Formats: sequence, C-alpha cells, structure tokens
Amino acid sequence: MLKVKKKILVTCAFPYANGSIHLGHLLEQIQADIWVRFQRMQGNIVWFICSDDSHGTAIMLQSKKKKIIPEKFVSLILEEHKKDFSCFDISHDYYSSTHTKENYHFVKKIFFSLMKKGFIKKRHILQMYDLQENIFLPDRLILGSCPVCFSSNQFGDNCEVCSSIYEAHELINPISCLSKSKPVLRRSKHLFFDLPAFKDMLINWINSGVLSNSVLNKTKEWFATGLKEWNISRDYPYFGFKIPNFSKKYFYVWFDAPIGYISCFRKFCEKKTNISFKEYWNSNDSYLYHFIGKDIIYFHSLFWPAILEGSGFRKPTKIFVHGYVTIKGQKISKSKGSAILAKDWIKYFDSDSIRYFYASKLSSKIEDIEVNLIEIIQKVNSDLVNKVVNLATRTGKIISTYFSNILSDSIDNRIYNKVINASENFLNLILNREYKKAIILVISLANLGNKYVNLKKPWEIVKSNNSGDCNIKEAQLICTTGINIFRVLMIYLKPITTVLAKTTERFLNTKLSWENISTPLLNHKISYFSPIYSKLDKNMVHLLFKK
RNA sequence: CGCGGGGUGGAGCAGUCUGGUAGCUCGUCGGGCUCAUAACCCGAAGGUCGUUGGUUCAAAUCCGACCCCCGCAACCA
Repeated sequence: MLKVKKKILVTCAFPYANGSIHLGHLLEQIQADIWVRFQRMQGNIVWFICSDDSHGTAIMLQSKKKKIIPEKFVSLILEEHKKDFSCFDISHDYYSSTHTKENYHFVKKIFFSLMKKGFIKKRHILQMYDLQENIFLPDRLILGSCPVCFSSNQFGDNCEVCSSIYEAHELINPISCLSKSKPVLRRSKHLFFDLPAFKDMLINWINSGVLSNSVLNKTKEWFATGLKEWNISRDYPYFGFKIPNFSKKYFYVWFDAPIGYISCFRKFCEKKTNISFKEYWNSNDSYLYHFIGKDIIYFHSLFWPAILEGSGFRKPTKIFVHGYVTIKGQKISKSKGSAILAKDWIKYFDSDSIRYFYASKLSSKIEDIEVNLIEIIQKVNSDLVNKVVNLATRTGKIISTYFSNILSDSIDNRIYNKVINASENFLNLILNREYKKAIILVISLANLGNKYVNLKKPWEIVKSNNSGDCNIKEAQLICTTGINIFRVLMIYLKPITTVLAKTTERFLNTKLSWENISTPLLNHKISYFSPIYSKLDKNMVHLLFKK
C-alpha cells in the first residue's frame, strides 16, 4: 500500500524577545523538534516554524532601560535566539519575528475581517495610570496589599498568599512599579473581541479531540465561569502595531502574536515557491499542530480558534501542551536568577545531553520536569554511554583489531529481529509524544544487546583462536550482531541525539535511515574504532553555576 | 468548597483506565567477567504505594473524607 504523505505544519510558542533562551524554552523546542524529525523520517512533509514574540509593555520598558529603540532591541534578540536554537539542532524551517510588515498585514486583515462581521466592540474601561511616567499600568506593574487578606507586596491581579482575584484598583495602598508613585484611575476607550459569540463553535471544537483530557478539563473552566469579551487594544506608549483609525492605540501583543503563526509561514512560502500557503491555512487537508506550555492554554484553546474562525482561517488540528521546567521544585524565574541559559549550557555541555534528558522525561501529560544537573549527567552517562554506545565500543574494537574493520556476512537474526520488531511500538510512542516510554524501550533493548555479548563472549573466541577459522568467524558474527543492534538503536535515537547520530554515521560508514532498519550491515567496512561520545563531566556543574 | 496536575524503596520513574506475586533505571552491598569510556553480566538488601475510612475473597488500582507540593485564574507574556 502506498503511504500517503501528510502535509503538516508545526509551531512552537513564540519566545518573548526580552531575554535569552533558557532551558525552559528548550524543553518545548526539543519536544517539538523530536516529533518533527520523526514525522519527516516517516516521509511526511513537515514545516516547522517559530518566531520571536516581539511586542508588549515589557519589551518597551526593557529597551528603554537599555537606551535603544525597541526595533533595534528585538532585532538583536532575534539574532541571539536564532543562534541559540541552532546550537541545539532545532530544525526550524523558518524563524521570524512578530514585528514584521507581513505580520502587520495579517493583523490588519484579520482585524478588519472581524470588525466587518461585528466581532469587535468598543467601550470605556477604568485602568490605573502612572502620572509620573504617563502610562497606563498593566496589573503586573502595580504592587499593593491584598484587599482580602491584607498581605503586602501583591500584584494587581491576584494574591499569591490567599489566592483571591481582584481588580488592580482594589489594592490597598497601590504603587506603580515604574515610578513608585501612587497611580490614579483613568478612563480609556478600548476594543474588545466578542469571544462569547463563538461559544457554541468553541464547545464543539474543544470536544472534537483537539485537546488532551486534562487540557480539556482546564479549558472547560472558562466556560463554566462564562466567556468574556477580550480586550485586544492597549494605550500609548506601547511597542506594537498601531490600530488603524484609532488614535494612540495599539494591538495587544497577544492579539498579534498568534497571527505570527500565519505570517511567519507566509514569509517562508515566499522563499520557497513550491509551497502553497492556502493549503495550510485555508484548507483542512493539511494538519496544524501547536506545541505550547500549560501557562498559555487559553490563548490557544479559546481566543486563537475563535479568531481563526471569525476571520475565515482553518483551526488547529491539535494543541500539544507540556508542563514547566522546574529547578528545585520552582518554575524557572529569570528575576530570581534560577534560569540556566541555553548559551551557558552549551559552553559546558552539549546539545545531545539535554535533548536526551528531556526525551527521557517527556510524556503526553502536563507534568513539570525537574532539572537536576547531577541527574542529567548520571542519566546520559549511564544510558547513552554505558549502555547504548558501549555496545558499539566493546564490539567495534574487536572488529577493528581482529577483522580489519570488516563486518561478517551474517548475523544472529533471533536477537536482531527482537530489536527491529520494536520499531512500530517505538514509533507510535514517539508520535503520541510518549518519549519517556520510548526511551525506556530503547534502553531495555540496549540491555538485551549487552547481555547477548556477555553471554557469547567474543573476546574468548578471538583469544583462543588456535582451533581453526570457523571459530574466529563466530566472534566476527557476534560483534557484527552487536554493531547492528547498536545501529538500529541509533536509528531510533537519531531524531533525539542528533550529533551522536552523525558521529555514528561516520563510524558505521552508512546513513541511519528508517527504511533500511531491517537490512543489517553485512560485509561492510566500518571506520577504525574511536570513541564516539564523551561522558559528561560532573565538575562542569560547578562551573555552570559559578558564573 | 475556583480549576488543573502530582504524592509508589535513598534518587528518578512505570504500574491506577480494565482490582489478583509491587516492576524498571540510578545508587548501595556481594559475586562474575576483563571486549568495553571504573564500562558489562549475575545476585542481594531496601517500599505499611501521602493519611484515613469504606466496598471486595482480594485495593497502589474502585468510592468517600482529609493532608502536602506545583501551576493557572482573561491587563506579565
């Protein structure tokens, strides 16, 4: 049966362009990248795109602090982000920014389309205003005492101590985080997206299998409390796109950011003339997958599909949600300095180690992943080096020393078949994002291989090679079997440990490909054995934390 | 009673849907091996499965109550 190639568009959430890429961003990028690489390996047509999220109050303030214009600021960050991702072999087909003319084009197009259909409402709101800085303050930039439990130093939206939610102006003794002055309430006209108008569509959509059960449960909460109109405008000063015919108003960053999924792909299509934009965004013949973190569920399960529906675009096929990376049980915080930056990681470790570690932890559930460097080092060294690579090391040396790097013309098919028979199971686990289980499977196969070599003792055969040719050929067969098991395991791991896969290809003198999985390497010359992966050094942990 | 996720040997996890000998990796201890990057193989010790009550011949698993940890709550993104 001819396999029909699927057309798939995959996105990651857009990293915010006010800081460096850290291990938290990498979790999502690596999760998506592994999935994408496996899809490609299956012969599907996959486009993997991402962008920087380049607008918003935080970026405006940050660039002001650095005394450069925001346009310059986000372009510098963009280059840094691209470089960081390439260090970790994230195989984006295109990486852009939301601050582009293409994105503005689609933002306006969608906005006018929604407006025409009556989905944009205008009304006044009251908001805290900083008289010294002349700026309306987002809730997160106001501190005060909780009106419920009176705890001090609480943000304007909710209380970390008693968990109650309130309006910013309800805070007792509020002060602006910017000027430390007391903000005042001021009226301002704003635009609202009529989310409640999409209630029936959304209920249908979220129940159609696009969300996992736990994400669905979380999403239902917003229906239970009632959908509200969503404010999509922000007052000057703001770094973003100006709203046409609405003086001194800008589109809220969360309105233009997801539209970046569309505009980024559009830009990509302009570079590649053979891709049809419409096939991906105006048709349901293709698949659209968003990888996101649990913090931005409702942007993707409520606002985004409603905006797409309202402006005539297709909706996502599935939303894949992951948990946070935690350090000592807490979510990564740049302000608390707990973040480990991508560029620092790569100074002391390599990309395969973190890619492998994340794969060994990820599942389709929304679970947080604790980053413990000692655990990462232990896991990578013990799984990857002591088990998988060891299989090549211990047999490769014998092949090099006694058989001039030539593999035998047959192998032990019984054990080899066991290893290749796991391929379907393995692949399904990966495609269902059960990476953790897939890794356990690979390691159990590596154990099987090592047990096999232990049992067959090829080193004894080569040493007692006085009893004729027959015997020594047996050692060659055993080692060739070991090498071939290693080869299959590396085909499995290729989309995960990308660098090790390349080194393996050089060592084996062959491409690791899924189609050739059941054809073992026979009568084949491999490279003279040299170590193909170095163990991680525990001392690097101190260096990483010292800086 | 706002909502979601989690709690299983020293560490990290699987098992819970569908009740039936509590499993895997690391670590520890003992042995084997010496091809392998102090690697590999065999064996052992170590768990009242968060607490508590119930259902059942039988509960980590099903039901109830409670405790603890993490996250979200529409103006941070």
